Amino acid sequence: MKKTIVDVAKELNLAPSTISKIVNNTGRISPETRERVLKYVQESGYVAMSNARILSAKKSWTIGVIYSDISLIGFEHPFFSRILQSFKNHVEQTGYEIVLIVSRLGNNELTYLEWCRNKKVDGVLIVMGNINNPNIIEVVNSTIPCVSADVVMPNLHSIISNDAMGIILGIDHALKLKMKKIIAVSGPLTARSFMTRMDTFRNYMVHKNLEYNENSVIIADEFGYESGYRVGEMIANRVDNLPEMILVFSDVLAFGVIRALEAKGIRVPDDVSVIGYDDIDFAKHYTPSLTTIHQDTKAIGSLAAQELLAAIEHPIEKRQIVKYIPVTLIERNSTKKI
Amino acid sequence: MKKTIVDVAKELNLAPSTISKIVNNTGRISPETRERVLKYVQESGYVAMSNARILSAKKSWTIGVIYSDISLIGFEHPFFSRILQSFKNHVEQTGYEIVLIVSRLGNNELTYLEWCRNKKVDGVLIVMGNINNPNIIEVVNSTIPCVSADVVMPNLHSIISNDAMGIILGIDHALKLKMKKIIAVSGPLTARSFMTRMDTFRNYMVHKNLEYNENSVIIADEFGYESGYRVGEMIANRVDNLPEMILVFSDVLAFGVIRALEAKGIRVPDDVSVIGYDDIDFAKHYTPSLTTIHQDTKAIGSLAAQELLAAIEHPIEKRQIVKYIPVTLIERNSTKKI
DNA sequence: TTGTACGCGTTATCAA
DNA sequence: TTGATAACGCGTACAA
Repeated sequence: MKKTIVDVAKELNLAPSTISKIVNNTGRISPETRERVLKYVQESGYVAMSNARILSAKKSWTIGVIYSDISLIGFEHPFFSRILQSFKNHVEQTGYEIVLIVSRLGNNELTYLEWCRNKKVDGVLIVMGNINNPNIIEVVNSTIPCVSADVVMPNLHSIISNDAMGIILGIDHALKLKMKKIIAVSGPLTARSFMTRMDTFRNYMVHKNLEYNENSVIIADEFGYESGYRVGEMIANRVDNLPEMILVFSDVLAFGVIRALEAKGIRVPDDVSVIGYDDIDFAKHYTPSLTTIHQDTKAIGSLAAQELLAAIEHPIEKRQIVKYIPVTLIERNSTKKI
Repeated sequence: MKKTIVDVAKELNLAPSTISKIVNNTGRISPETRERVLKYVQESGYVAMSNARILSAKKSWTIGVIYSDISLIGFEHPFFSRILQSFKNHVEQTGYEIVLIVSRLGNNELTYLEWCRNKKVDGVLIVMGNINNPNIIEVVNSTIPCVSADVVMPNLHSIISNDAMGIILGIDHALKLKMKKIIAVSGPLTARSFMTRMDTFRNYMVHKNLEYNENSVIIADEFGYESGYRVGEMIANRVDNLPEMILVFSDVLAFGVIRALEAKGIRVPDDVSVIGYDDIDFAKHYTPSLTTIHQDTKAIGSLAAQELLAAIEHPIEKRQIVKYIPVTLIERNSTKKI
């Protein structure tokens, strides 16, 4: 049978409160009893029952994670699941535990904030959230410390991948290869990251005095391979005006683009070079292996963890803070060699 | 400020226990008060604080998930994360919530079972567990209802993909294509599924009077693409005795095998056909797109959920039960057409 | 049908 | 330095 704090107290001829103080390192206790208790606790393997603990104290040692609005997809997302994993590893080091925030509790529909208060979560990590979701906005503007990865909105402290840097690396790489006819392929602009990449692309192209017009960017209508394929066909049809370099804002789209080009007899990288974005596992196994922008999911997750933990310890006034994590260009075989 | 059950009781001039009975549908209550209370609860959005609830009752409406021994990998696994997602969707319908079981609580190291008891989880789902992990064995043999996906061990109720069926489908497909020289490529035999596929392959080959000898199976030393590539090179070297069909027990290995064959000038599917296993996202985008055995992760997850929920409601004596989920063969372009 | 009283296991406050 | 006592919020016998 499980020992309670009362059992432990009895067996040591002490009061429960004394045990509690020692276990939680609070209050003044004589070194002797402290040691005696600690030793006993160690041996008997006593651990406070967390529900009782949470009920009585304020803290739950728990961090809520808003992972996805569309709960039907989720864990398998190559980018976000990595961030989450890294975040998890980091916070667990410090004794916290993560729980997935959902919008129901038993048979009740709750807002995210209600759920958080009900569970007394100490902080919230937001990944893959729609910034217009009132549920999320409510949490962000509450008193609960929040940090996000990849989501930027008012009053929110965010850790994001440096999207501008990725695009600049891409264009610079093209320039290094003496290419000047560069176009971009973006996913749907509902995602902030695609917006940023678009903007940077335009600005940097202009900045570098490269040709930029309405044909310089193509926006895919979806995120998947097939959508990329359709874009690739469009590009292939510009027979008299093929680009030398295509910057595609996601690897999966890039895969589609490449296949479509090849289907039309345009060789990659001989006729045109392609750079992807994300460096998903498969990028290195594609044919041709994909030159791409690698995002440092591990750093994003662990910095998010650090910052959230800090905010929990020392609550600060909420305001928008954005920290950028550098990306790197991984050169493979979808781009010409120098 | 958050309302408690006492607040609600006061405002309705009733006793807290009355409210509790109504909310939890227990005890006899007059229709009038029931309705009155329900209405008020609805409007005020009262929801019992879960920690207090769990502390007081036995149930936590929570299902623990043992997801991985190596916590450093995890969410992104294409096969298991899908099962988990499906499981999660299913149990959430019925008011349960999933939590990831870890082996620490605050600053204490706990066994899985201790953790479960501490949190009062109502049941446990095991995915990706090492069957020799004493931690897991302890949970399985405890009084807590358990169900596993893809893990088989004594006293455990398991839902698994029908591995034998996958192999039989593969061999039958080869036969349909009039191929008789069939070999198999397996991943490391540390995984039960690979073992089963191996055994089935041998038995069914013999059963069909097909040639089976020490060259009929090659076991890759790892799970990844590179490992598959090495196996592919080995196969390619058997110039005078190439197989007509290669059954590879994982898509990722198959990708490697195919590339290695091609590198040696052996064309797929013209010279040799390849069937993969798993039907991961990328299988359809590979070149050539991969004929493969599709595992029904959704069915596995949701059946696991059903069975676990049932076991929680009506605890049954623990014994080994294994239920199989059918697989299907998806025909693509890595195999000859008929 | 409703209400009273106690227990769940812990922490915090205050007194000794 | 230690202990008694009262919350924390809820469920549940049992009494009314």
